[in-house]
Amino acid sequence: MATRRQRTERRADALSKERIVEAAIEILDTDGERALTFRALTQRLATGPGAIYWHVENKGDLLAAATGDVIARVMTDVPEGTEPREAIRTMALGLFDAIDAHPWVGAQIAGEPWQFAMLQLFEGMGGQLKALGVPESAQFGAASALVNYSLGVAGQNAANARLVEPGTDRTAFLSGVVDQWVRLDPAKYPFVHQIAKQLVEHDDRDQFLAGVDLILAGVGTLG
Amino acid sequence: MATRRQRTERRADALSKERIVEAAIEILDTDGERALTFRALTQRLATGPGAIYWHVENKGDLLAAATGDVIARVMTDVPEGTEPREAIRTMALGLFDAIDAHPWVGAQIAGEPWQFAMLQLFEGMGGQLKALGVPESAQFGAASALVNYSLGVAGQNAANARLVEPGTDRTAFLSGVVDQWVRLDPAKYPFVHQIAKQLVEHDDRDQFLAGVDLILAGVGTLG
DNA sequence: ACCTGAACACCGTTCAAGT
DNA sequence: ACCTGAACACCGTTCAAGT
Repeated sequence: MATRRQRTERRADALSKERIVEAAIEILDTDGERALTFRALTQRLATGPGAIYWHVENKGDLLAAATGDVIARVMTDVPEGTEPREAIRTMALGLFDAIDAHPWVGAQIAGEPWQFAMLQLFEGMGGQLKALGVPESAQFGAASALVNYSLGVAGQNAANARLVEPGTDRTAFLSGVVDQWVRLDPAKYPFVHQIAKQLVEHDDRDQFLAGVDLILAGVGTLG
Repeated sequence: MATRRQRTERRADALSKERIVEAAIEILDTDGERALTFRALTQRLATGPGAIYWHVENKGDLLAAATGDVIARVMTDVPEGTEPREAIRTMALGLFDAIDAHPWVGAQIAGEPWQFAMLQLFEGMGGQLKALGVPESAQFGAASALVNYSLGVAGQNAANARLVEPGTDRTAFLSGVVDQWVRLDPAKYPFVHQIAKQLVEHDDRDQFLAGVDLILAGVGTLG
């Protein structure tokens, strides 16, 4: 009797949606989006495609689940009592870091619906805006601005990550971009020339946060 | 002699990268991203895949060219003498409308590098920020915020467009989303409940512009 | 209920052959 | 120089058959 298994208990190597999603995330992180195929997945899980399809609707479902998993981890509660502006920065930065670590999430965001993750972002941002004293009529718009800005940066980060070869040095890559920029006609592209130097030195994270602060400063003028 | 053709002259039905990109855009606009295959393209252009590959590097190249084409049209010059703030609004709205009309561009943005189109956006936004009197040290960050925000909205619009069936009514779709939202625990998601009503009524374009204004207001506090 | 794996339909891409 | 179209390697997905 003591050794009787519960109904929900499974063999340790039993398949499950969680194990499949976990394996998918590993493949995506280590070998990139193109490497995630059902053949790679069947090999890693030592099974056939049919077994995977028993747990997962299709590839889109799998990708959505993987994206949801990563985003869910970001939305860990900000410590109680954190100042609203700081709480917003923390959440935004969490999103930034998560997509920096898993660039495929950034690409996925523009492609598939977010649904729940999106909703959590709105709830998190919106609650803090309320605490900040932003007028109710402006809260939706302000939350939307913060979320969309963060997603825009995420998408571009993902695009850049895909552009550079996995091994490439970041500075070397940016230098190459700048080389192209300065070759342009300065009369037609004065601003691009001006920011060319800053491009190599700038910190993506800092600039992202500066953008969040810019939106928050704009929100401050509404009060 | 009078009938002698110039070297660069071609038969009217001759293939060219422009004609291929044009056909690709038509397929993307009318039938969506999934419909753009080399078979669909060869059929429409009455040729073989090899002919297309003579003019185009690969599918990524084709998609990038199509995206570039659409974005280039957006960056039509804003009338000389337009007030800077208004010029920024016009450019941002042009981007919004273009991606509203060609949702696949929004998805493409997060995926492939923009390169030239991106650069044009920065140049356009940056020049106006300079005219606005934004301190030089803040111009890069402000331009980046405006561009990334616009791209974020674009990406989400594209995702939503892909989510709804081509024929679906917008209001009906949003009502469905709201139905799901209000089913959530109000104690855990008070903000989502609060904005649920606004979601159905709100105008995407207006809200996008409001976000641009929010960033511009933030920029105004820097002066 | 869950897994196996052969098979199907389709895709991007190549290439020898033509003009 | 440019085009043709058969062929290749690979992919997501299905399904009859097993346990």
